[in-house]
Amino acid sequence: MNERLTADVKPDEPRLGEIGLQQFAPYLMNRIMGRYNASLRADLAKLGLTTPKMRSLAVLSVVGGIQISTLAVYAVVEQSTLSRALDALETDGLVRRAPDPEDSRATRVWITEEGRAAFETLWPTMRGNYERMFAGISDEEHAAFVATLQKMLANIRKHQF
Amino acid sequence: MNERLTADVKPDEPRLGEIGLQQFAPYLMNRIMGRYNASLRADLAKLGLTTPKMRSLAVLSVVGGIQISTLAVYAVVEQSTLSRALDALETDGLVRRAPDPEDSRATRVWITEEGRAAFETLWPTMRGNYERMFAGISDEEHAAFVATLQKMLANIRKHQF
DNA sequence: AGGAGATAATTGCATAATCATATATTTTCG
DNA sequence: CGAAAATATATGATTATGCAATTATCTCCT
Repeated sequence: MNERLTADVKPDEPRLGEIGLQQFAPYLMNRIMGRYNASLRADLAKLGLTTPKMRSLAVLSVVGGIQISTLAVYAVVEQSTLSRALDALETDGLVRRAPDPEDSRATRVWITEEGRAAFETLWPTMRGNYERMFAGISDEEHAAFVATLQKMLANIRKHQF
Repeated sequence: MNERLTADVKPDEPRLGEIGLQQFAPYLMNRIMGRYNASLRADLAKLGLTTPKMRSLAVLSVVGGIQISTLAVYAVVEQSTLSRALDALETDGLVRRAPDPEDSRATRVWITEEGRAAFETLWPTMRGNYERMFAGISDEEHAAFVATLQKMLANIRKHQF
């Protein structure tokens, strides 16, 4: 299949066909997260949530009072998408926005008690998927995996948080 | 912040706040892939491609003549989204569809030479992002990481989440 | 001090993705 | 066998998303 052009390619820059999809980490990660996220979406819909809304709640359940631009980075959501997600979350009373007293361009966001309750409802499903994902994987292996992920994030992130 | 309700939670089922976002693998994976995909999207746009189109080409560059439904799984794209992506790819001459001779419900897909060329154009960018992601990570660590990903994928396939 | 440029958030618009459904074919099994 | 269920793909309609532009404020630099 890929005998073609082989001579043109530098030996230290293998093509995808040579690596193989099953060895290519970004492919595997997209595939795993694609399924994880799709499976979550069904439960989210029941609660009237979308992926960006859920991610916002997840982040806000851990850190409160952050700026919207910071939340966009943590929650891995485009700022414009986040802006609209927060509109909806605020309408539903799950988050609260307030002007940043130290920077009048900015807005800070908090989760409300209601928002926290909504997220708690969701958490067992998230955790269940998480556990199935790591079934049969030892604590050591899991720890090593997470450590590698942290290095990778440090490598690619543009922001220092 | 999460002294609240702690007593209500079973000790073997930690809440997200207790794990911490930075330890929660799905969060890290989403964040890493979010950036990886966003960074790729800019280059894709220049070639008139979208993420689903690129993923289809990537898979088809490795395996040819598969059914559309199989491609949807490999490429991690909704079947309806894929159907339209293939329309566009076929119009641009990057893939070819033909009826499956063994099942007249099904259609099989191949990448064309032109499609392969388009993907080759993209590959250096993909590979560059990939290398940057794994900068400073040893071959052993990388191999262990991929091995864990493969286990995770197997888990997902088994449980379908 | 006071512009030039950077940053925060929102909004308009075009495109893309999703859900639900339709059509055609194949498989299953009473 | 033949009806019901399952499977493969396509399409219609709604919603979500990303990009670009907008407004407001802040920071930096000479």
